[in-house]
Amino acid sequence: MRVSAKADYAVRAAVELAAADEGPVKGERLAEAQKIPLQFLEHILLELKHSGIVRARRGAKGGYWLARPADEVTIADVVRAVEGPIADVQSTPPEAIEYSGNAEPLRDVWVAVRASLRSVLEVVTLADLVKNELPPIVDEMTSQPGAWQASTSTKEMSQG
Amino acid sequence: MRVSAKADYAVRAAVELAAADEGPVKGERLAEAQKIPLQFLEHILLELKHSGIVRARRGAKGGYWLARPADEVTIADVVRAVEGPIADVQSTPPEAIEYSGNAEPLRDVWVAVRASLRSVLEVVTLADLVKNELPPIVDEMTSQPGAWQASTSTKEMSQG
DNA sequence: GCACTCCCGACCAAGGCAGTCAGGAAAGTC
DNA sequence: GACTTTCCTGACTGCCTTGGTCGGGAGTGC
Repeated sequence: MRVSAKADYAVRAAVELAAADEGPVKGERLAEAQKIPLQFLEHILLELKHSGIVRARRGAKGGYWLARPADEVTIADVVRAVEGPIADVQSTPPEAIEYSGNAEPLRDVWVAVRASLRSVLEVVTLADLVKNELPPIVDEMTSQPGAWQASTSTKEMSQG
Repeated sequence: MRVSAKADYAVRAAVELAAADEGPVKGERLAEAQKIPLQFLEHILLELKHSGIVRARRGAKGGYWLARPADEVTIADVVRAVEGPIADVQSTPPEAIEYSGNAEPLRDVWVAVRASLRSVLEVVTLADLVKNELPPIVDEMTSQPGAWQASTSTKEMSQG
């Protein structure tokens, strides 16, 4: 349930590409702009290239650019490119798990968890980030009570 | 963004405890009921005990039971007990990250991601699972288009 | 005192995470 | 065609997590 450094870096680099108006951007510039170790970033950009999110050209005047318009690339696309499936349980997709007995309804919960993740990650595009105009769902979620608190525990309820 | 075996096991064991009517349940019975390696499960139950979710007694007639009523224990509680914070980015809580430049709005996205996870995990209780009556949000999410599909990609859109 | 059950630290193999290093291969420039 | 630039790629590393297993110790009930 954690976002890896790689995924974070990947999104940040992609946003930087989305913000670049024209022409290829060097890996070095991306690394500097977002304070990412260059050599690590190159591996990440390679993965993004392999999954068709960015393109690249070598040599002088070379660099990276988005393969698609920034408003057609979602955060989910970028995260999946470097991390694989968004929400797996025990390394298998939630709908494929077979529970028995009392745990049976649990599968629906994991599916709901994945769907809720997607409802955010598949809606926010790189263009949204560049414009700083996030979709309404983000505002809805971030304005929920406790959304900015580190840990919302139900323990206090019964203990207090 | 994956649910570990430990977290999965923990929830399943907790559900089994919630389903037990009276008296302590042996670790062995929990392990059998949910097909979990006993020795591994014991470690998990110990963690659940340390975070105040279950209680235990040793010896004959010993076993584990829930410290609180099943309708006051959420899945989030159980997952946090064994996995720590629900949604961290680079091992730090999303609201604590400082982005610069174009990536700045990204923080709100991660906060929204966490909030969306919480909106499911903090609402479903062990009692809900035992009764097989999940809160409305779960139905809403699982009935969303593509919720049961392995990967909902926006790539096909532009490629097709 | 004896069986039962939880408690808990030590250990282990495999793999992931977050990089670094070294070199090769295309693309442009002169 | 040499030379620089920049991406491309595999190999390697150190550390940590995951998913367990093993063995013994300690409290509980009869």
